[in-house]
Amino acid sequence: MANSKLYKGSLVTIILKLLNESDKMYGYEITQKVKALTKGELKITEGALYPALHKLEAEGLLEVEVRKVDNRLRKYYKLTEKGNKETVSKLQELQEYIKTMQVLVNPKLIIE
Amino acid sequence: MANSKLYKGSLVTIILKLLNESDKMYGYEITQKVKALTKGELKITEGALYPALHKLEAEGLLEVEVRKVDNRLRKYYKLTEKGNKETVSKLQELQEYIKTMQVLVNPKLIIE
DNA sequence: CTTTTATACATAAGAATATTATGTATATTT
DNA sequence: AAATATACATAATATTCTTATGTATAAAAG
Repeated sequence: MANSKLYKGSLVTIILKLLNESDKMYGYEITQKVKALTKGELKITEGALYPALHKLEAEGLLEVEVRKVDNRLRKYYKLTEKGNKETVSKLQELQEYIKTMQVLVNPKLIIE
Repeated sequence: MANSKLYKGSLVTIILKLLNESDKMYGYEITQKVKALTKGELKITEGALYPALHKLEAEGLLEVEVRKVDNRLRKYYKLTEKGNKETVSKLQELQEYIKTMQVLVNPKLIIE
């Protein structure tokens, strides 16, 4: 994913947020979007992405629609209602995480 | 560690930064310090902490000094020179991570 | 025109990190 | 006397990700 281990645990948050913006996306598109937005810093590997998408689908956060484009298969994912709620929750968790880490690594200034 | 999975991968950063401030600390002290600083939000479990400390020691980032205080064993850890360098590096990685995640979840504003 | 790269999915083996449970031992509080 | 706090430790399990591998089509490069 990146040179830093900190990204571990962030993949679901990233997937949900991107789908939240783009209505629907397919797996490969997500990898390219992340690479572009982070200017190559963050690369989502397929071995991490596809199992994550399958899990989110199984949990009812995503629904899938298979299409054939240019004679190639695409699986479009979009958020369910439950997925939308989970997105909000995950983004709040991210903000909490950042706040908490800043307190820990910079205890002299308290960010409010 | 916390309800959020985002903390996975952050433990080493937390340990190094706390040692960087406090000169030397023992394991139990670290758990209490983290609990206090985060007002109970983040609790370092022993099953995560002790193996992490042993690994950092094995890598030459920490050195240990065993003391008996009130008839109870304490293992004081402090950063080596290598540990100091690694601390700087880990803190930079954390700032990079936060920046990258903010780009991903908030792509409309670019933070510089 | 053949090989490489890009597009697009998928899974399996293994590594890394953390949780949960358990164990030992002493000191303090209830 | 029992429960909680202090202080260490490890083993089994869960989770998440990396690396490797596999299938298949389309486009670009040599």
